Amino acid sequence: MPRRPAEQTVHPEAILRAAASVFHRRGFHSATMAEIAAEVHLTAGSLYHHFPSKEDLLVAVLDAGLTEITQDVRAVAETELPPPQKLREIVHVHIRSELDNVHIAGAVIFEGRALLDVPGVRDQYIRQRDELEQLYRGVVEDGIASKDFSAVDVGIFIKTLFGALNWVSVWYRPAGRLSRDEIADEIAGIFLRSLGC
Amino acid sequence: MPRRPAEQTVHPEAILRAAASVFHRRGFHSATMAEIAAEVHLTAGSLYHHFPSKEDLLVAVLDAGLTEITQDVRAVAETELPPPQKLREIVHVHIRSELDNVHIAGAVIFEGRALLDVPGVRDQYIRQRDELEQLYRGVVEDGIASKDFSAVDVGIFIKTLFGALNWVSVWYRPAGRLSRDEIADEIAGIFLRSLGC
DNA sequence: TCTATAATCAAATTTAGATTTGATTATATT
DNA sequence: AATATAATCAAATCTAAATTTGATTATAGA
Repeated sequence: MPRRPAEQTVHPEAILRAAASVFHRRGFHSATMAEIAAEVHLTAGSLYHHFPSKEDLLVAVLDAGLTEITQDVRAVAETELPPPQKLREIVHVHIRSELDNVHIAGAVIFEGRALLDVPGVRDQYIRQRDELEQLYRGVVEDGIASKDFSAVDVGIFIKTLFGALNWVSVWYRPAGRLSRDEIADEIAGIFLRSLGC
Repeated sequence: MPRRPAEQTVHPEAILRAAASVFHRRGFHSATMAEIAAEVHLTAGSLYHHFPSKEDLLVAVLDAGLTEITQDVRAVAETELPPPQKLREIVHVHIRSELDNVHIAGAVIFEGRALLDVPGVRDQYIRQRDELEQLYRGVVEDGIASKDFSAVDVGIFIKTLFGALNWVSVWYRPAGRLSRDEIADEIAGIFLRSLGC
């Protein structure tokens, strides 16, 4: 009979972004439901109408962040670009995605650990994390196989690159000297040169 | 008249290490004084005999970690090695210091942010952080000036290197495929090649 | 041996904050 | 217009910890 979601006064997406922002700024454990609620002009209790718990909020943030960036990276990874251009372009979309949603990305990178003892969540998180890593690994291995890249220890190379990319979310300032794309280009250059390009 | 520190049953250093371990494993805010105390066979209340608060414990950990690594890096930075060898050696001592005290390093990297809103602490932390960054900056700039290194954007290069080095504390496992020094060598190689060496 | 103080503990105190509960208000469908 | 349900709120509950308090125990130095 008669009813229906009341034209979503507050979209879950907005709550998720607010949560990410507070998680990133304060850390998961010191973030309060009241702070998150305030960002979307709600009270703490009202959040429970949309998410069953604070933990579920973080799970949603992690999932959104990892899904988004993996999608973007995959789109490039699946093109036919030669390895050097492909790697450069992947770094670009990675950094763009990271900085477009810097709170979400920051939460994924720094607060994901907070749930590493919740079995179900942990596994899902690690699976998504690995999926992204595999995309990078594929590009680097292809490039080495095709002699576009000089041989390196792929495991260490990937982790080094991830560390560098993740760290951008820590130091990036919108008002900084360089644009996102200039930053991406510089970082891509560092790693491509180290691969002999 | 008669008294004296009762032959330090539990050394403050041991408490500091225990705190770092718990901070690293669980995060500052979800770490409990009881957990930290348990690691040194004390009760939560007893910790207050040695440190005035949980926050002070973190401050002590941050200070110890940053001081230690800065000292180690400075020792190499002040040698007369040519830039390429110097940078390689710095990466080695950095990673050695980081992995010798991985809990302390992890706390510095991931939990320092927890105190970023305590003014006095924040400034001290940032000052030490900058000091370390300056050591790196000096080496890279010297190398570029002497033409040992090709020209790069030094700011981005340093941040990229720091991100990579910090990230080692996340993925390193003592039982892993490579030793600390092999890892350091591989990472140093990546960045040196990107500088044209 | 004696005594002051350090080191410790168990238990009490406090507080912050997640979650629940029981209304109240707004609106989509009939 | 009528009504079921969504969305919200204010206030109550509950709980986990940080910190405090008031002993108790051990020991260095006299």
